[in-house]
Amino acid sequence: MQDVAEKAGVSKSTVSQYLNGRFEYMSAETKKRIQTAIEALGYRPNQVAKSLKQKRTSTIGLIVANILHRFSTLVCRAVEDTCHEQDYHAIICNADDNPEKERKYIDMLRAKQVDGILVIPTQDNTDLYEKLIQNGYPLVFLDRKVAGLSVPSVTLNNREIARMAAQHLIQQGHEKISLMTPPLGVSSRNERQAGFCQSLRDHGLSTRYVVSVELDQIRQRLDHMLQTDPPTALVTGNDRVLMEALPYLKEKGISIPETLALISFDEMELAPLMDPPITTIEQPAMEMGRRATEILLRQIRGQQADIPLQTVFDATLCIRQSSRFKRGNLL
Amino acid sequence: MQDVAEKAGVSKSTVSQYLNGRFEYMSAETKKRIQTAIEALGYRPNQVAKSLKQKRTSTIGLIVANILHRFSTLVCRAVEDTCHEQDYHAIICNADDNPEKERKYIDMLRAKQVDGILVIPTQDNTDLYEKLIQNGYPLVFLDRKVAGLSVPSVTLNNREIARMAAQHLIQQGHEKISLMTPPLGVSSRNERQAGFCQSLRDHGLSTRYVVSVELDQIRQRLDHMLQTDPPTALVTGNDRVLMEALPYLKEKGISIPETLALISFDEMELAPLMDPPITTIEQPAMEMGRRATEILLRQIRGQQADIPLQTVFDATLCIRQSSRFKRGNLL
DNA sequence: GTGAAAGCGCTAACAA
DNA sequence: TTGTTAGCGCTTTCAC
Repeated sequence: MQDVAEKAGVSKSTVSQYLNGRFEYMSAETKKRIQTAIEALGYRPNQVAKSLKQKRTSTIGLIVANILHRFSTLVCRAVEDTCHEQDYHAIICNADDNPEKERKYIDMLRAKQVDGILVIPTQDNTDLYEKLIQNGYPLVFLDRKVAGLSVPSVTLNNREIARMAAQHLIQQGHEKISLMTPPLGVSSRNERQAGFCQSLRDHGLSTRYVVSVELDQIRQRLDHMLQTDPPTALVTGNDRVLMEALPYLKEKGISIPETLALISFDEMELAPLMDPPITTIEQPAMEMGRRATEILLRQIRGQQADIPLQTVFDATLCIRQSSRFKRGNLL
Repeated sequence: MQDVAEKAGVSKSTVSQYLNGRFEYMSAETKKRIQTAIEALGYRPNQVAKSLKQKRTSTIGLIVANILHRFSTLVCRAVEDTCHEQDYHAIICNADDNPEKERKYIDMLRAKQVDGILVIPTQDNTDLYEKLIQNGYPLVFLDRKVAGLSVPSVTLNNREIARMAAQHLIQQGHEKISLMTPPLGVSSRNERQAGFCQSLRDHGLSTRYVVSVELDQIRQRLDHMLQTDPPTALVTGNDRVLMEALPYLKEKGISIPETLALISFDEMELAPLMDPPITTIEQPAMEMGRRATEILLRQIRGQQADIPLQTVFDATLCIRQSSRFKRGNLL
């Protein structure tokens, strides 16, 4: 920068003005000279120095559970797009639902002075989140809330959509309905399970098929269930569960939906193309990612006024003829 | 840091030593005092300042075409994992195969002083890449090469795998074989097409079904082709093409593989579960992402010695009974 | 073993 | 309109 200044015959501060577009008090003459000098020297401003001085990095951190989940992939894309539009960048981290890893990432992101953090939170770092809030650190939760914390969060109408899924199956005559989710503890899964069970109980049905299982246990749990006390309908809690269940069901030659009706949370691109097509509960992941980013950026800019504490999106039950009484013209 | 130093009764530089683990010449006494002071004050080092001083940010840039492509998703995860292991971070950018956007991203990343860039390159920023190389800027290409540039690149055996796919179909008796790829211009697609055509010609077959089409034209192109001069086999060039073709084929009631045998590049999670299962060409995306990151980090650390210019991975043809003469026991 | 001092590249009062 | 100056928070010789 000094070099540019000398070459243009002005001072560093004038160059700085130029770079920051403060041309108001600058003669066209100087402007041109600086311009020329910059090009001649191939000068490139150093954003790190700028960040140090200004105490903002134009970077946010995004912590997802695992980018390989379709939901997270969509979120990442939406967040990145939104950041790009506003000249921000996103550092993406996979915490794998591991509180330790999440904590480490948050520490690293803070050390890097990111302007804010967007996170699909685990539920075991409440103290850490609390400290962030106390420090006035911009923070937004996505997909999940954390009990007792007032952090702006963007979530889904989990209870209602789970209830709708259950009702859909009940209306079709199912009475033994299973919901398989990954281990509980995170709000979205808890809510889904609660809504689902509520609906079952409202109809006097048993909730004994509602289970939470680690991914690697899905197959054996399914196996056990189908051997001993088979449900007639299954709702998988996310795309990973589906990807475990489906190969198993196929192997065993269990026909869908005749033997087992199937509904899955999360968009799976090929789901509608399968035979039979799988009914899915689609989440507006990209809209959620975008909105969450907008809220975070607002927080960063101190526009405290228009920051909603809760933003709830609606999931959609995409019925695709996958439940047993829907074949033919019974509908 | 000053505060910590005062509280511990030492100087800033001693604190710095402490933070960087240079305990060799430090009394256990001072060490403990600094430790206590840090905790008491809740001091957190500022990585931006450190970066400014040291001229490295422990951050790399990753530019993919579109993270929504399965290949890119896998790459992102692998890159992030590898970075995390080495205390690096990745800023992820979607250039959408748009040279302008790519250029803008590269500029921004450089301004942010990222230590290196990993990119799935478009083919129209050769001058920019050249400048980076001249400046000794660590750069690695993934999935594609750029003509005339000697940049370490991690690619696939595109020619061979395309040839294998063609041969597989030919062996099954197909003579009218189509390859549909997105527009050419990027090395991987070019190579695939070249290998494919080569194989067709070697067997005296026509290459008139080998086409490059924009994604939004796929359906109509397929429609046209199937109406006028239908091939008996189709190879889709990536997951996006497949996702265009499949709904169309399903709509039209074209039976796979009886009427049209189908092979697709790129892993699609549900492909093996479809009925009939789709034969795919699987790329070791995560291994490629990991290797590319390792090469980039080596470059960053100046270990010029062990940087291979070309790293070629093998794709695998996963045959899944999707081609017509394979039903029953003809195989 | 520890401290003083210079400086990384930039911005932002305030002066001129 | 432009220049001077004082840092931002850290590392790193080199003295002591």
